[in-house]
Amino acid sequence: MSFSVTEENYIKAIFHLQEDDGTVSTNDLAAALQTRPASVTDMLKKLKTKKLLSYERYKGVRLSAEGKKLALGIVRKHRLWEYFLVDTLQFGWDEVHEVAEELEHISSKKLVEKLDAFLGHPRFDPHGDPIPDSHGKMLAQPQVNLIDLPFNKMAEVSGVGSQSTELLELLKHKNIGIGTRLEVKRKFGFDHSIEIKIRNQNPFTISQQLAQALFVKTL
Amino acid sequence: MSFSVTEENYIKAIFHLQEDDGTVSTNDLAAALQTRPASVTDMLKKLKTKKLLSYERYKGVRLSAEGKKLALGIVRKHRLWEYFLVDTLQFGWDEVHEVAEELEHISSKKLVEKLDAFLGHPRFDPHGDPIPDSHGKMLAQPQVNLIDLPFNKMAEVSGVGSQSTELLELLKHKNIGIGTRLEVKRKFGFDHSIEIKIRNQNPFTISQQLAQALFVKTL
DNA sequence: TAATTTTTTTAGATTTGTCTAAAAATAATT
DNA sequence: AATTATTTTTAGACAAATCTAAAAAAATTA
Repeated sequence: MSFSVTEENYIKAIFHLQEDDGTVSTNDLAAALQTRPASVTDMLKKLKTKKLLSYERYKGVRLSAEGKKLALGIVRKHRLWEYFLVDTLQFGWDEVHEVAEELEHISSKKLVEKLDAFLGHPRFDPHGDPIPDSHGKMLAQPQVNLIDLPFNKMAEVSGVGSQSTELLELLKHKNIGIGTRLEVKRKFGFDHSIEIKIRNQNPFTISQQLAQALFVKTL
Repeated sequence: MSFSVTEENYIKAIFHLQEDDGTVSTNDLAAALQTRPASVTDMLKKLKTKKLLSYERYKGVRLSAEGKKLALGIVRKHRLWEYFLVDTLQFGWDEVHEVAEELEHISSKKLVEKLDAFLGHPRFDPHGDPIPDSHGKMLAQPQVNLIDLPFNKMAEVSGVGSQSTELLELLKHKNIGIGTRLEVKRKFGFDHSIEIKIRNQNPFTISQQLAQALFVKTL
C-alpha cells in the first residue's frame, strides 16, 4: 500500500508527538501540522480505516504497529537524506531540514537502501538523531556536545568534559547540573557564545569554553 | 512562483512533445500523461493564466519563454538525478527513470546546484541525453553506441566504427546505412545480440559485434 | 461541397484535503 | 454540582485535479 505526502506527514507528526506509547491530541496535531483541528479529525478517520492508527473520538490517537513502521521508514529517509546533504553535498547542518522534508517522501525502497550503503550505513544524522535501520531499529541517542545542539531542541545535560573544580564552580553558579533541561536559543558568531534557556528562567548566555565542556542528550 | 507536481508534469510533457516550436495537440498530451482530453483542456486554461504557455481553443498549445525555462529546469533535475543514481549509487541505467520522475520535483535550487557540482557538471545523462546547464543551455546530442541505446527510443544511424568492406557488406545486406531510423526492442543476454526495428520492416536481430560498430543519435 | 469522422471543448459530477461556523463532549473552575 | 471554558467533532462549503457524457469545432472523405 502507498500513501499520499499528506498522509505520511500526519503519521510522522503523530510519531514525533507520541512519546513511547502515549496518546496525541487533535489540537497538538493541528498545531504541529499548521492546520485546523477539524481537518485533523477528518484525516484521523481516514487513517483509521487504513489501519495506521487507533482512534476513538474525543480520546486522542495512537499509532498502530503498522503506523509506527511507516513512521520509522519516513524518519529513516529523512535522516539519511540529511546525512547525505551535509556529508556528501556540503550543506550546512542548519539548512537541510526543509529539503529533507521533501526528499523523505520519495518512495523507492531501492533508493533508500542504495543511499544507505553509499553513505556507509550511518547511525546518526548531522543533528545527532539516530537513523532507524531497514528494520526500524535505532540506537539510543548518544551524547552531543552542547555546541552542536540545534536551536529549540530540548535536551538534558548528561555529562561534563572535565572534572576541574573551576568548571564545577561555574556550573554551580549558573545552576546547571546533570539532568538540567535546556534548549539553545541563539548562537553568536563573534565569540561563539550561545544563549540557552532553562525552564522557568530567563535566557542567558554561556561562553564557548563552557558550552564545549557540556554534553547533552536530546529528548 | 511555484508549481504543483501535476502542473510541472504537463509542462514537461509539452516540452518533450513540442519539437522546436511546433504545436502540441490535446489528444497527444492526454495520451502522454495517461489522462483524458477533457482534463487536459482544463489544465491548459489554468497554465495559460499562469503565462507558461500560449493556447487558443482548438488551436493546440505551445510553451512560452517562461514555460520553456521551467521545462528545462525540470529536465535538468531529472537528468542530473539519473546521472547520480547510475554513477554514484550504482543503479542500472534501465531502472532509474521512475525514481528520477519523483526526484525531479524536489524544489530546492541549492540542492540542484550542489548536486551538479558534486557530480562534476556532467553534460550527458546515462541515456546519452544532454543535461541543460543552470541557464537552460544544453549541448547537441552526441553519438551513442547502438549497444547502449535504450529500448523503444527512436534513433538515427550516424556513424560506423570501422570502414572495413566486410562491415559495409553486412550493412548493405541488412539494409542499414547512415540516416536509417531504428529502435531497440530486445536485448539477449546469452550472446548480447539485440533485436531492432526499422520502420515498415519486421524486427530482426543483429550480433553484438555489429551493434558495437554502429553509432546512433537519438531523435 | 456535403456528409462523416475525429478532435476538442463544455457542463456537471467526484475525490482529496482543506476550511468556517456551530454543536457536542470533556475538562476546569467556582 | 453547576457553570464556564476548552477541546473535539459534525455539517456544509471550497479548490484542485480528475472524470463521463454530450455538444461544438475542425478535419477528412465521398
